[in-house]
Amino acid sequence: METTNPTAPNRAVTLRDVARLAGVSVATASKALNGQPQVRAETRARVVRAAEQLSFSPNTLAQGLITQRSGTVGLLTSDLEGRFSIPILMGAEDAFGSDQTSVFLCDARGDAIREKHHLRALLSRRVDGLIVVGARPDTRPSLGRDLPVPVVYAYSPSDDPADLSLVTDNVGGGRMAVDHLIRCGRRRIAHITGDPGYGAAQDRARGALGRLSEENLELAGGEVWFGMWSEAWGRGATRMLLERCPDVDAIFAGSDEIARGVLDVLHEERIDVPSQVAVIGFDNWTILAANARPPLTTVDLNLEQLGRIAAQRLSAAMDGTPGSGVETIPGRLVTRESTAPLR
Amino acid sequence: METTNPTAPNRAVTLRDVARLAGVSVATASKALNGQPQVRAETRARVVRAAEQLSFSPNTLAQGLITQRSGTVGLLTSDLEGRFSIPILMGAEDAFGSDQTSVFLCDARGDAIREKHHLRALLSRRVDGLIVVGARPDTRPSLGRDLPVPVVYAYSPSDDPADLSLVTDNVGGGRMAVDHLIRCGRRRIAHITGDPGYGAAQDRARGALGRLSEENLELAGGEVWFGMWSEAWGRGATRMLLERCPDVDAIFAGSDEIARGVLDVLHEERIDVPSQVAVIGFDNWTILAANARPPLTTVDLNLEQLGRIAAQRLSAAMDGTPGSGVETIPGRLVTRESTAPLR
DNA sequence: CGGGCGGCCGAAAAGGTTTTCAGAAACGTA
DNA sequence: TACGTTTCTGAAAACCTTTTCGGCCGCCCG
Repeated sequence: METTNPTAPNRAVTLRDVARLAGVSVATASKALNGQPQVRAETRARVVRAAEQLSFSPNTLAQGLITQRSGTVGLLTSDLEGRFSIPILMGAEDAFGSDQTSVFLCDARGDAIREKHHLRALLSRRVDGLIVVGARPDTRPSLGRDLPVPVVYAYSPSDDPADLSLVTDNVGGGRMAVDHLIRCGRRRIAHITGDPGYGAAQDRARGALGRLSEENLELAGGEVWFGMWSEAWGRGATRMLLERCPDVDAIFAGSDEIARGVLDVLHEERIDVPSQVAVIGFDNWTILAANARPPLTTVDLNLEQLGRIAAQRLSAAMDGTPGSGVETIPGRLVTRESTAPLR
Repeated sequence: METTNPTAPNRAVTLRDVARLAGVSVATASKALNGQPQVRAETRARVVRAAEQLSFSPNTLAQGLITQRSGTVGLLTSDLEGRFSIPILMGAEDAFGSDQTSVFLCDARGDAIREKHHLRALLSRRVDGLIVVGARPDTRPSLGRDLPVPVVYAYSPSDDPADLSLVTDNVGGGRMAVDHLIRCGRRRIAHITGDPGYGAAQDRARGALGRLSEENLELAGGEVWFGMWSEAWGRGATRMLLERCPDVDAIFAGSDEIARGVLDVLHEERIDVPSQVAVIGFDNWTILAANARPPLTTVDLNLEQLGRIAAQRLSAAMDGTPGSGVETIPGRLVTRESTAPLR
């Protein structure tokens, strides 16, 4: 059975075809379809009907050529594998998806040459704006000031303060984690985290220490346990910690992976979570956090929201209201069962 | 300090500017830059130099308008969150990224209406082709036969056999897993897997049973343990399994999540992996598999390669060689430490 | 020396749309 | 009736590039 699909313009049908069918000129057809006022209602209706009948959809390339606006933006990510770029990308795609702009996805694989290549291609396609999503929350080189379109940096801030960058709040996240543990009545709080070469590790630790000192508390175990972003390190560090400081009553892990290792060892040692020791993670990597035993309280950096805001800021810049500097997006606490008030 | 608004500078430099600087006509400039033969070497050099000097990049919209090829493809995914669409998307982006086509990313969030909306937008942008990436390996409705551009379905096959679909090999993967266990000398093999409502669960089980019957082996535990795609189910099922069938020497888990639960209980029960019981997972979800204790042998469905092949097939179709039917992409075994020969 | 030919270049059309501006039609006013 | 005004429509330019085709020039051959 032949059904003509109304959403499928079969052969490129142009405005000229619509105009001919409606018995008007292309100029009038254009105005009718775009809601311009200088066209009689009756005429407009005729044009609209013709357009529907032919299932006309305007050639965006031609529109872009004349309006000098392609209605597209480029999403330049340096690391699609990285789990951090994906939610940001989702948020951005989501924020644009609703209105009439489409998104070009480019993955530079962390390679500066490839990035230049993609940048060139995107400019050649006359994108109206760019979002640059980094793989690590550390500073990255700016694309430069003389680009013909506005740029927003997400996750990795640009090294040029004249650019607009959006970053996660690692300091605030660390503070938030410790604050939660304190509110649960914990006083002997340890911090096990990842590679000290990551700014994120340093920032989270800084936030944690800041909140502790407000309460005149010291870190249980005497210091921050830097190491690696892995379960194995979480296990090893926990064993050492328990030896040095057996009366610890809360552990703030610098990532959910590390937290999984922590939980694992506590389980082995028959130390109950959360009644004896509370554990809090970081990142809210659902697959790890929600499936942990017990499910893991953790800090969510709101990456998706970061992506959405990046899209909004870019839209504003494209409309002539550019921003600059570094904007920090707050995180939020996700409470599960690995933390609870004492007693 | 006041800096000039970064959105203000570079007015788009056109071919006309290049031509003027080189002292030729736009026609000649075009031919010179595109390697057309009817232009003297000296003239060509002059044009190229001018283009570089102005850092000219051709307006792709105008090119697309005249060549009737936009040099873009649409990537229509139904579920960006899902971990399966991401690698496919990466592979596709990668395969295109090298040459001169750019990729529009659209996430329909599993909503048919949004999908129609995006489809319309993409066609309006005159994409040269479409890749539709599903969220589940089950059949999905075709976009229809009367689209003006070729389409390739990835992961979720289309319900129209005239379309070209690429899918993962779940049957082969199940067979591969069991084959590996048999080669390790295991004879009492159990299978714990996820939701029986998923075709993937059924297919993997079918492959496993097929390989077992070739060896005249029965499934340890007597049946396939269907349940949920979670660690908790992996734990629960393993406990029941050990009770009913204490002499099991290998467990094939239907996903890495489930495998993590399996490992967890075996560890609790002081049953050594792999010397006493071998464990194999499925999906090669690195964060789970590589960090397990011991690191998990698992089946990788080669999703990234699936994406790459989808891109290749689409390119072929755009060049006039369309395909149809369902093409199955084989998986591969990733050997880690949770399996080993007996003795 | 004239005609033919090959090499090189430019004018112009085409692609599909938006926008400006002039003109036509209808209507009201003097 | 003549004229101004309002309302609507269409011709044409513009956006930027590619491609076709005709023209110019110098050269070779007869």
